Amino acid sequence: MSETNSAAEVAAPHRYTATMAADIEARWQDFWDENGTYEAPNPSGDMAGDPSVADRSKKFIMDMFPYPSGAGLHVGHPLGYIATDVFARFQRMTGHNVLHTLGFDAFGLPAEQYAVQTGTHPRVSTEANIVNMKAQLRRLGLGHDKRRSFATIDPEYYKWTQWIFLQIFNSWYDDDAKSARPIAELVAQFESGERAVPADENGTTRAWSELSPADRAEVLGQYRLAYASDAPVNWCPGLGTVLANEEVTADGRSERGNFPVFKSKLRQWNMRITAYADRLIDDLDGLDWPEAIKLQQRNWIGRSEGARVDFPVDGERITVFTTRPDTLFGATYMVLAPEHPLVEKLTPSAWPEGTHDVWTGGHATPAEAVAAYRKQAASKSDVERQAEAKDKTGVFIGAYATNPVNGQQVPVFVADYVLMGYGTGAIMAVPAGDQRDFEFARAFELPIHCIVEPTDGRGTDTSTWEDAFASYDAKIINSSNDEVSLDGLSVADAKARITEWMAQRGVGEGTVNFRLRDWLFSRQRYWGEPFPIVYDEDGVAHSLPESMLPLELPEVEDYSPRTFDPDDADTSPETPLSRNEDWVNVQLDLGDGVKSYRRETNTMPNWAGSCWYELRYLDPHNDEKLVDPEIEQYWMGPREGQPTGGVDLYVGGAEHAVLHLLYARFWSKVLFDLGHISSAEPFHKLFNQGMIQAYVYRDSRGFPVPAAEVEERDGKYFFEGEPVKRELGKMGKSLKNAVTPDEICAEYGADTLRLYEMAMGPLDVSRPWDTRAVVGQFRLLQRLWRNVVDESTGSVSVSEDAPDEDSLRALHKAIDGVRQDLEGMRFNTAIAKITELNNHLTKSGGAVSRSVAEQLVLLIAPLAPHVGEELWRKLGHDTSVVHEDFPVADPAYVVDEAVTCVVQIKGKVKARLEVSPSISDEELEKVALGDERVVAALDGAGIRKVIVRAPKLVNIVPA
RNA sequence: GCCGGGUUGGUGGAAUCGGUAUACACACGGUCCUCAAAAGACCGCGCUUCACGGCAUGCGGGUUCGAGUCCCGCACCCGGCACCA
Repeated sequence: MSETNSAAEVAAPHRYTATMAADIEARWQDFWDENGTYEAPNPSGDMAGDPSVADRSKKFIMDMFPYPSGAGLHVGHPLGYIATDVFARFQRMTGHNVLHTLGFDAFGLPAEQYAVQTGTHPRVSTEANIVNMKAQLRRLGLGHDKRRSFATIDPEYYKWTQWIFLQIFNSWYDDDAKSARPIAELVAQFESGERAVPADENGTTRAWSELSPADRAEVLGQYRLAYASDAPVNWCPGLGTVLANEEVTADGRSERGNFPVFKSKLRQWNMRITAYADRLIDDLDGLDWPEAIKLQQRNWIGRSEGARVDFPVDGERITVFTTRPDTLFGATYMVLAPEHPLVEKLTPSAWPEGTHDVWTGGHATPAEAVAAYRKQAASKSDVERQAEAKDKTGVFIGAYATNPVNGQQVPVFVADYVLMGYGTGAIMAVPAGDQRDFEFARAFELPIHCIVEPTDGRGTDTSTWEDAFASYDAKIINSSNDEVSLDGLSVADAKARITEWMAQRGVGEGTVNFRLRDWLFSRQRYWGEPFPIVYDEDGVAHSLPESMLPLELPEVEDYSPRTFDPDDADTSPETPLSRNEDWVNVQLDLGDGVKSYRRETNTMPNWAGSCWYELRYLDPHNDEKLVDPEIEQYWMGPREGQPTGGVDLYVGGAEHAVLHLLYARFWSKVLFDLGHISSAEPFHKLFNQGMIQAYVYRDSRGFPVPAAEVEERDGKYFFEGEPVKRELGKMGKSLKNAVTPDEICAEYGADTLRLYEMAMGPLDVSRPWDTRAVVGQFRLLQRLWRNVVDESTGSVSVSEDAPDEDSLRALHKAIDGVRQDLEGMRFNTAIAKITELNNHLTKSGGAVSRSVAEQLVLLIAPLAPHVGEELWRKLGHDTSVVHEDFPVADPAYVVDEAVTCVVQIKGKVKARLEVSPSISDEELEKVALGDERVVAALDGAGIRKVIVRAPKLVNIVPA
């Protein structure tokens, strides 16, 4: 304990000090735990409670749950937790049954890498970290229902993660019903012939009954919502695992670790999230989310409307996707992605007569040219491909396709500016209307046909153009054949007409294309949920029955991942679980006798556990069901104002915009379709809190120096006498600027920390931490304490007399404002209003009236719960303040007795008048025009106009 | 390049509907208490001017009786996407 406090204690033994705060806080935290103060009753089951509370309207208030990292918390981490806690407390005091708790997302790369670094088993280190983090969080006085907390690594929890995986594995998406359905219903359709069995690789079709079990599994794999497939995936040798697209940065590196990522063809598990692309976009409309996040999801899913068009070539056909079918008449060549499967089939043995030299790349035959180009393209990493994006490269494959709208022969190229992963991996090139096609056409001396009339005066002679004319706001020209003409039409009308024509002729159709890819769901890690999948001797995947769940992670000698030289693409992943032959090879009876099986040795990605955890908070001990339907309906069900249902408030960082938030929405929709839950959306309202930033001080070499030891002199900064540079950055150990909640709690107490974090500014904006400024909120609590408690005796000092008129007005204005601010999550201004009221009471001198003091304590209780409880108790109440009613303002006292009216001349304030709030416009105008300062300022000038907004404003416009 | 968000005192920020710009807090300066210091209490605090006043919400225009707020243009900062057909 610091000297300052001990000295102060002598002067005023009952002053609110850090020592006293520590004592009060520890006492109330124990009280809350012992009395289950924050336990929210369910309507039924093992957590059923007081029915009068369970009948209240519910509020489910949630944080994005943390990774229990070994580094512990700094003051930035609990910002959101404090905000949801304040909001939850306010909702509890306004008549709601509030579910508020916190679990731990403990599987995944960070936990495992920490475990690898420290040499201990991930479970041991993770559980120790959870214990540590729980202690740090408990110190903050968060009102969590602790019965509902869990970690994703608990076998009782991941049993249900595995169960959901099997639900997804054992279902398919029915495009007609726009819903997931059990896979057995698809099998029934194949058996009855209601649905045709798709043709195999060789194009032959057989009846379901003629297929072998392996063939059937292959067919079903094309439909299952979770499926294994051989496809190019993101392979990261540096991490030793494959990654989802969402985990790879724009420059082709891993989001974690920043290692290069390569495309490699591997058999991996995927989730068919693309089946839900439409619903994932459409349902955003009903959500109360920041528009920026909705936009990011829409962009990530990337819905584009356009058309598929077939270009015949040598008995085959190239199908392209285009968003601009209106420009088909301007298609002068085609491009296939280097990996496109038709490239080999279409490449002839020799160059056609008269092939342009620049098209051949100097090769003797098309096959040679194509092979060389493909090899060169494949060796490029994504990073190189990005860097060279400006230079258009490619090679002619020696074949011509027919443009279906005008019969023209157009050359077919391969070029890496067309990506196999988007659309059909093939494009029609319209150089007049697309900048990329324009650059390629110029490089390869291809014709450029003007099919949109330029509106910028450049004219229709494309040989003079410097770039493509890509406007949507122009008329189509030079676009007609014997049956259809687009000339003179707008882009939109031309699209509609040509799409209709193509559909009639059977050469193309309108379609919607998505940027979203299926979600790569397997990782080569130890520290994740094992897949509840085994393979029989034919390699057919079987799901384990529910009775065999959870499939627990085996204890292994070596759980560390096999990593490789980060730049070595010629490596392939090795799963830690595959090293354990005893576990991998099993004898099981899956319904047709005991047989030998091999277990799947991949594990699920760290996102799996966070895809459904909101549901487990509802019914955390249910061993029979994912969640009891009645309980789920109560907390998550759709209702007025929230037709899709979901969590009432979800607070977390914006970095999860397209990862966790997209995956969790997808799982919710599958579980909803299959009838397990009543809400198709997990999170109705989302709020992104800003970051707490911190100053980083760097020495002359650029290394961070300990921020706490930097001295400021005349706006310059020095460390050990040497000048250092200050910049604003993140808070963290490596930047030597971390401030822990523990040290702030020790110095001032948790209530001060809570108030400071909430008072710093609006919750959604980032702002710098300033330890020096924390004392301001400590002083607020000290003054509040002094307004209620005698510092020398410790007894309550409030007066039993009725409050004076002034204090009543100050109180009710504060109540009115604080209520609205807390409802709107404007915690900073709520604190300002409480401070104002408290300052008013301090300044008016004499004892504060009991009724005012009590309401003030109730106002601050959600923000500073320990002081709230302690003062409430001192004021003679024997109940917890947590469930008291939040004060309600009396409108009679919210209005001032007299208000200040400003008198402006041409918008400039010239005089202020004290007037009655009920003054009429006419009366006010008269008073204003008679005021001597106004008369003086007008200086005899006539009056042209007077605007009166009683009672606040008069504006005079002189002639 | 495209999309989204931002720029208010020395500092964090307030002004929710176009109507008193700078609430609340930090820092700073002063006074009281004290042998002294700390803590605490009280006062001051956008810039400029002796003062009357004038000027200030990134910059330049506009609409309006009146603009931090609405419109047009520009600069800078932060975030997202990016050869997506």
